[in-house]
Amino acid sequence: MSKAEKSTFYKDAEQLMVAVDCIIFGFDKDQLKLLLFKRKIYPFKNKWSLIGSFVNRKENVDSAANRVLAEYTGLTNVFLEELGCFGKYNRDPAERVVSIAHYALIRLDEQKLELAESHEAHWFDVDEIPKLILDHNEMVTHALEELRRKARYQPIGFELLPEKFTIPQLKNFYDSIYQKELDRRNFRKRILAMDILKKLDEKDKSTSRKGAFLYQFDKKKYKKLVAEGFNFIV
Amino acid sequence: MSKAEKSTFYKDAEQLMVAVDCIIFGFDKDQLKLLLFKRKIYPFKNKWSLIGSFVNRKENVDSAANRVLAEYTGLTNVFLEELGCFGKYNRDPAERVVSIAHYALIRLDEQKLELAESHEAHWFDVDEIPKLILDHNEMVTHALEELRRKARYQPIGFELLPEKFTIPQLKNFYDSIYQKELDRRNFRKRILAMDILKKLDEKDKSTSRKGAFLYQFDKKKYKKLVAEGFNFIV
DNA sequence: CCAAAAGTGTTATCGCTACACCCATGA
DNA sequence: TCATGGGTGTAGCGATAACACTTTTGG
Repeated sequence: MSKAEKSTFYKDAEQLMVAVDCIIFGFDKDQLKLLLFKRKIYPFKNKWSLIGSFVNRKENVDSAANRVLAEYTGLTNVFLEELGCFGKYNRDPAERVVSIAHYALIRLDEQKLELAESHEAHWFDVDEIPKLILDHNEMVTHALEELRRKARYQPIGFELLPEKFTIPQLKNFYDSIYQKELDRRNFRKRILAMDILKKLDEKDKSTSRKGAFLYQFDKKKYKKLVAEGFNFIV
Repeated sequence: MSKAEKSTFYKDAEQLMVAVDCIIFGFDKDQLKLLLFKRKIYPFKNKWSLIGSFVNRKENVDSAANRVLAEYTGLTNVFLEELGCFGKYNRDPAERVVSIAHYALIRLDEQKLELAESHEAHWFDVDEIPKLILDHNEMVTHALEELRRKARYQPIGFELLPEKFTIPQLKNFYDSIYQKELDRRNFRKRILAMDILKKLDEKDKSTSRKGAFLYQFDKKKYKKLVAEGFNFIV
């Protein structure tokens, strides 16, 4: 189909701009964090903002989200999912922009800090998010709710922790997500009962004299369980 | 901010078309159904399709979804939620169109049939969906998964059944959603234990000689329970 | 030797599942 | 009177929550 032909379809439809915005979560020392940066374009230049970009004509929406994520963190192949569409006609005073919000989970230790810094980015504790531009605070609120929901049914904790992690570390993550302290013993029992962790011979002694054994997430076993109809629930 | 000023922002961003498509569910006699119609515009004119529309510049995305729903069913104030963005750059061969899929739950008895018919619409059993245009079959698959997921945590059955319904009717809905037969006695116990149904003095005798008592969903009680942190689980 | 976190087992309770019988009624 | 779907109660089992003591080791 030639270009000339194409343009005859849908000719009464109005065109508008489509953007992606990314809520980027990280986890460090019992604390869930969010990556924000100072906007580089007008309006709202230099205000705190989520990272985002316009979607190009020849680019998938999810590709655009992956593109900005790579641009700001240097990471590819990270956990990145759609959060939802923010489509109020007047959400951006400058232009009509429909934004497809996405959220990402990344490992802080793998992130390229110099990239983030070159974009004037900063990691904020989730309970200390500043006022953001447009409807970005609303996006963050949605993303947090979705993260909590998701954490019940998928082992997303593993996306945020380092490759090797201890069970107390994992518990810290869930404690911070659910904003309450789970029972140590029951938590360990449940997690181990799922049989998706590989125990290593190493210990992490950074938080106690005794040290805690390191574990790795066993993706193969997890996928097998999911295929068999298994529900990860903490 | 004047129009002239506005156009100077984001001037390097490419514009594209944004559409909404609606997966409309109904329920009738133990059977989940879907409203489809014959597309009226080229390309794919006269092929089976979801209902949809382009989003206008001065219109919220969700307003557009509500607009088409009203246009095709005559209904307003129905359950309508976003399903997700379908944003592959080549999903429509005619033009670059990003579609925000929505799903709706409507009561078949309230629907204006003549409106649907004037649009050459037809109700299909969900297990007899024909081949649809573009990625619409994929949208339907997602919508069904979302419906099943949602049915666990929100009392959406009530959106699809008539105002007054019997418990066996409600059970039929869940049976058809989950594609297996729940236990009659346990189902009734669980539903009643939630204390969100008002028992009426009337009976529906259309399916048995004895007749089954009619109930109504008590939205106030339900909202109160949700506010107190209650999880509807069937 | 002691402080501080890691690791381990048992018991009681609750919720869910499975299951069988009676009821109301129109034909 | 009987066939058909509607309505009810209970016992057993499994999963979960609550809970206390031992282990390790650096300082």
